[in-house]
Amino acid sequence: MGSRVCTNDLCRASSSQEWKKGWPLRSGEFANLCDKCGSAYEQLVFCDTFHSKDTGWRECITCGKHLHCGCIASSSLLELLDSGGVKCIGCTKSSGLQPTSNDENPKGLSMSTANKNSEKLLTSVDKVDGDNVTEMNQEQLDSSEVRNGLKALLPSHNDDGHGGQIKEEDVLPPRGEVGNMSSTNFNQVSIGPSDAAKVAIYKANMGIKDVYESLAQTNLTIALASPSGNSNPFSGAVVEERELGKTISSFQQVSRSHHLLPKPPKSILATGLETNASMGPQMRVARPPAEGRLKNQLLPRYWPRITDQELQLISGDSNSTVVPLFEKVLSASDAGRIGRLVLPKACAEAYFPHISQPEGVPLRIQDVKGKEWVFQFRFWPNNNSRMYVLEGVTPCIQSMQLQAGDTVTFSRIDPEGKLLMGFRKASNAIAMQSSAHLNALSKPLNSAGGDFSWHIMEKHVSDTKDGLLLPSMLAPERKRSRNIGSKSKRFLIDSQDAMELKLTWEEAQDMLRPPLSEKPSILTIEDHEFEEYEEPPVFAKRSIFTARSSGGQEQWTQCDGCSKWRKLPADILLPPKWTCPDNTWDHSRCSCSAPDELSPRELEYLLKLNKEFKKQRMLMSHRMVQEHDSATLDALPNTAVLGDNASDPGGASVATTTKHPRHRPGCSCIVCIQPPSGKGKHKPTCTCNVCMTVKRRFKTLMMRKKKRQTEREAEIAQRNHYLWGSKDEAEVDSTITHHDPPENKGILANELQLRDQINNLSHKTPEIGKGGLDLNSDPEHENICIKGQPVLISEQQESSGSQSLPQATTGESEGPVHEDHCVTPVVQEHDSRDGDLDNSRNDPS
DNA sequence: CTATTGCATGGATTG
DNA sequence: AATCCATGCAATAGA
Repeated sequence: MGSRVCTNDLCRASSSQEWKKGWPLRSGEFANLCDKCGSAYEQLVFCDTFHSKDTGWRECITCGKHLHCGCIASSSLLELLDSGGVKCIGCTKSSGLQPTSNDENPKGLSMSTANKNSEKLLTSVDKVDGDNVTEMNQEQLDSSEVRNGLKALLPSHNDDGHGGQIKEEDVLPPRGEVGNMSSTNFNQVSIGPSDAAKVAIYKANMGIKDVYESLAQTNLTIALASPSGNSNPFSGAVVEERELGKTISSFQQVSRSHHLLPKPPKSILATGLETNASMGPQMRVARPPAEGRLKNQLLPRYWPRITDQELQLISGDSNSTVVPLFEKVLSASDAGRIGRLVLPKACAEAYFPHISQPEGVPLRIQDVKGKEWVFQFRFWPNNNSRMYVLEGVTPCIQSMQLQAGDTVTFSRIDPEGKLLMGFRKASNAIAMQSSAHLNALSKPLNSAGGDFSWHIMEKHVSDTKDGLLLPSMLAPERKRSRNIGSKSKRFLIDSQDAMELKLTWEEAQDMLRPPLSEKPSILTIEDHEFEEYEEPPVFAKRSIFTARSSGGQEQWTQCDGCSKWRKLPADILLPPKWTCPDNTWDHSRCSCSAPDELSPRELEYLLKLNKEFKKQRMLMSHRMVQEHDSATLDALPNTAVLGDNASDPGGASVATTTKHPRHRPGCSCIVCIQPPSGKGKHKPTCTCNVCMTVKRRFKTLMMRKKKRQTEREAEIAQRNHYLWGSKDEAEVDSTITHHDPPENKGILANELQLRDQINNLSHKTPEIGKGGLDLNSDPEHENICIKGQPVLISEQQESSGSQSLPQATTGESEGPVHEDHCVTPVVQEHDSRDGDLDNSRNDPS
């Protein structure tokens, strides 16, 4: 044991005091006990700088005081980490500065796995002698488990002349990427090198399987040597030095520079923390590349975001190690027919062979299916610089069915050094946040894996199954970006965001209300009357509309102060912020102290129904979009080939290029340039390939459409209605209705009425609405059917004459809480804030 | 006429 | 300000 000083004011045990392991503080973490006073000190995060003394930060469990790091004079330079533990600010800073020396040291050790070519490791502990590893760490290293892990990770660790020393190689990534770290990385790496016990804690907390034990140990090993005292999840990132031995990870530099940042943006940090807390094993994370290039820093956007599982799948059971190198989101140019994939300069220079001639060299790259492609790796002189491209990628891109926005990943299989190309479809992207949330809810299955090369067991790449090779299929994925503009990155948005935005817009239509105290002027344009307001529409607070047997309608909304649900008249417009005192309609509940009108169960049911409704609505919306697409596509053959017999003249006028599969705006192919009217080069009788294809496709679409319609009818016919009771109204049943194409209305109405009658007789099936069916509901709004008296509730309380269909919440057995009450969630919701009610927005359905 | 190639341009990003 | 890189486009090659 090294010298330690008990900071217990009443103790002051000298450094000679023997310290012993105490009891677990948390799962798997042991306190150190002072022999003299018995004080227990929780080992927290060590600061970055290790000295010959055990100078890690500790916090006294009893008094909360912190032992200060030996490298600084005062514990005032202590930063409490949100994720727990403390960080020595001073050390962090010094650590951030120190590594420069290593940059110049080609012998700097890099983290590696089985890469024979690589010198071994580790992270950002100061350059120290063997003894310089803190005693605590040494102690940790002494454990066979840790040692084994270390050995496994660094087979030649002791043979490289470093005698087990841990050399520094700062691999701190930008903090901004914290949120992209996998839980594993974050948890096991970020906890810092200082704390072996924490690994156990996190392992326990994160539910890491035993199967990952060794990897966890590996991480531990990394952690032991990685910069400590830093919550940065990348601190354990592995940097594998290139074979040339001349390069130091550029990421070190990246990380260093960022490391010096006083503090990450809160949001980012929060993301990281959130990630830390909740991310599952397959969180798509940005891994600082395993290798770097001197002086050049690889932008985090190119960091490979590959999950451990994916890596494992890629490498199979082979003894090979898959080293994720980088990835790139395909631009339109990349995915276009030109067949040139622009490579990020830094990546190209770091990971691909050095080329001195613009012609470059052929490069063999194996795809995830095991197929080997040969691309021309070359560059163009550009602005006194170079622009690297991979030429001839079209076949490969096509075989992977990639398009702009998708991502190609490049990895290397060591020790063979073979390049591996993977891909990830943008369509599979899932928002990080969502994933994190999901993972927070689901049991985390952690895979180990840090930012280092993954050592994997026997199997060959080519053995992996295609499906499994789709990285994005495997795990919740980090958000991918895609270009929605032609060029400007300013318009880069996440596909998920795009979806969300779209949905939000759609939902916004329900949320927007005419401005209060505003009377519209009526404007007539082409015989259509429009209400024109001087003021922009306003957002209303979200509410859920219900109806009761009496025929009255009401809306339920939640107080922004106390979160209690209050019943309000249906016809009022709520401000975005609404609290109980605003409840002028019910004086008994105009205070937050008034009890909730809904029992938890009622509320739960209401929300559930509402959620269901939103889901259905989303589904309908998607179907409508699909049908619109179909109609649009239909329009082409309808007009161009089959003449003007198209049933939907309106929809037939927009055969846009974007609707054509695999073609993009601007595409000049014969199909895409064809005028929407169909009066282009092709006559209705034309039998060229294009026209035949279009005809065939049209047929298929029509068949699908018909099938869908049939299915929907069948599905709807099977739906049940839910009843929901109210406290103050007896024997009221309602059912959610929802919208469906008019052609279904009659049939379904009959079916449902019949069903309702049957259910009325039974009085035992609360999930089935007894009420009649509203045939006059606005498809854009939710309807409520009240027993025997369909009631429509829409935003404007109008009967638009449009069709509606009973909305079946699935036949779950949850009956009404009160049979004498009938409220049904309505389509309408105002306010897009998050919460349960919003969950369905992201529902894939 | 179309496809390919090589370079130039300029918006985006970074330091 | 420097650099990157997505894309446009002219020149060239090929069908």
